[in-house]
Amino acid sequence: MTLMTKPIDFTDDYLAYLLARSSHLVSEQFHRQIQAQGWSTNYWRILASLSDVGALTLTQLNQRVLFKQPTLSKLVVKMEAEQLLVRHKHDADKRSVKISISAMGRTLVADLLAQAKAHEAKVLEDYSEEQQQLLKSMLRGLVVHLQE
Amino acid sequence: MTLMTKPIDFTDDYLAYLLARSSHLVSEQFHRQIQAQGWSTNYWRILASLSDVGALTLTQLNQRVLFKQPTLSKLVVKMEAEQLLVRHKHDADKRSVKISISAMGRTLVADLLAQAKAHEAKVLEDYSEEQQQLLKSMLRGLVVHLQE
DNA sequence: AGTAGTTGTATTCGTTTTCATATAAAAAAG
DNA sequence: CTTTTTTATATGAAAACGAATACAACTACT
Repeated sequence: MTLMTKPIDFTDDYLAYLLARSSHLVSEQFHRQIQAQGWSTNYWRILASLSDVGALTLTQLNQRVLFKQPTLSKLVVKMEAEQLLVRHKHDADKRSVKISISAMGRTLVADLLAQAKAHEAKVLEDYSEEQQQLLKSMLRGLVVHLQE
Repeated sequence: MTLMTKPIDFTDDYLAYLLARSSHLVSEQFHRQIQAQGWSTNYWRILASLSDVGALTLTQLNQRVLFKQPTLSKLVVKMEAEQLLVRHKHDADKRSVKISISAMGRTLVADLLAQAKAHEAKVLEDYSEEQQQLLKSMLRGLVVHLQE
């Protein structure tokens, strides 16, 4: 199992495409797995993002889930009705809405997180621990770099 | 400029998220740039994919652009009407449609390709040549690995 | 304070996307 | 050869999306 390969044509040497393609390939199977259980991938992204933290404003959450603002705005209202999360007024700024995961949401996401980890382990099973860490580390570096 | 970073929470150590996030960040500016010129990112992806090769069937093209089949099917009809590409019957298999870029499409994509390269250079300007190659090489390896 | 500009979220409405399915052709099975 | 199954693309109805905008609250000036 080698990490090294050579480019062939434009797309093979174009970072944006390599990222889009690998992202797509990594996520696609897992998304099908989630959908087979009746959950949308948007729900998964939102809940996973909320599971890490206390409470986020809509804008903050949106920076994590990478949707368009109107999309998230609607989803979050829907998910509150389904008791997967809670929307509360932000005391300091009356415009903004703070969002936090609910108990029910936490139960669901715990299950999905376990599945996600299992899926990732399978995806990376042929990579050594060092290779896995190098890959992830480089991507984290890229993200940090691009956010300034 | 270092490539190495440490994970903090789940998403920071989850490959699918790191890929989605970095992909999003890398593409977002460039997509805005394209849209400012009146072109959709879908057109860009399709034309860039076709520019590399002679002719592809719809299915083959779809594997590159990562859309859903009905989406590409409709886009391609529209783009043929706009003379950006040509759809021809595949002789060997009468079900399939071969798609190739037109002269007008080639003119447009040449311009966009140049912009894409310039944008990528800017994104990676703080990385050494070795780091750039390592990053791309690892992503190519991942893509190959995931496609079996 | 009063005004102008900015920011955070919601909503509307036209467009795009997609699920499900249809159709037609090729391949496999019988 | 039929018949069945699989594969390639198209299409239509329904859902999702997103650009533009509205609105309300905050910030910065004067």
